Amino acid sequence: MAAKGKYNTKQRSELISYLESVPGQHVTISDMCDYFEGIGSGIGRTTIYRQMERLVDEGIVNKYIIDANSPACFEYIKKEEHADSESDCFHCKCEKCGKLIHLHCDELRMIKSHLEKRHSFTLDPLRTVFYGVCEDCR
Amino acid sequence: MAAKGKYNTKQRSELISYLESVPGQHVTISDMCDYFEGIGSGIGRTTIYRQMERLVDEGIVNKYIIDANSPACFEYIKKEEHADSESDCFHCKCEKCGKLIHLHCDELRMIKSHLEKRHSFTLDPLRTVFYGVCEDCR
DNA sequence: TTGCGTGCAAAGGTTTTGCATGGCA
DNA sequence: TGCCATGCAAAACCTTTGCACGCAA
Repeated sequence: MAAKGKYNTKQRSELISYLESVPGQHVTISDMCDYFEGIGSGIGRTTIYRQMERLVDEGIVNKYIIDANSPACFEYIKKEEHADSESDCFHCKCEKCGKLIHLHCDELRMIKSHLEKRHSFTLDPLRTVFYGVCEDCR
Repeated sequence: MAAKGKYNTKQRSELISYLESVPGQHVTISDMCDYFEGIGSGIGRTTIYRQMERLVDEGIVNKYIIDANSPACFEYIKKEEHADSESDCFHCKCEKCGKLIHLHCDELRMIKSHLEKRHSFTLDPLRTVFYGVCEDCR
């Protein structure tokens, strides 16, 4: 498929397995490093960065940029969801506690098509974050 | 007003003046450093960072994060827009040309009440920016 | 065997912090 | 005068790059 990724290394397999095991969750590069270190099977940080770049290109994971100074988050995309693609995950960030909430919601998905049709604006859910105050903090 | 910002220093005034003079444009910290260095009135980088943080808190400027590895962009918010703010105005930012689009739309306003009712999340429309690609750029 | 993948070390760039000095009120 | 703001230097942070070695095909 991808021109870059020709080999299927042990590290790549382990990374994909791990991501598949935490569906719908956001993980950072450091999370992955810690995990693999924890189970004794250390994978180099550089390798994780490079594999993540490949996996994003291949559409296997999504990359989310929440804030300039927080590390990027990655999320495995289930195979069934490849169809609707793009990503139907929306993010809410609490301004008080910093908590990140990810929503999978049909009604929110309609925002995208509304912006598309009425305002000729193609929304990028990977970059868009709703800021506000979460349940616990108000 | 704000608890932090009590003093009105020369640097703060100059920063606000500069931002007012480039409405609708997005400028980085380095842009500002270069500008003030260019006109002989150097302002410390640290000061700019700290004043920008204050101005964002005060709702006088918006902060945009286009990409994790590019510097953050700031944009002055016109005073007329302060008035409606809160509930009426939504912002769309084009990732390609950087254009900022202001929308006044009932349907988008429903997002706020939806998030409130269904997800117990109080949206802050002033801080929230929809990222995507505008009409002209696709 | 070929050449991509790996991982260490180091660099790159943005942003934050410590601390002494300077300036607003 | 009392604090806050400033700014230099240095640190912290995430991410990328160089390069030699190792491994998949």
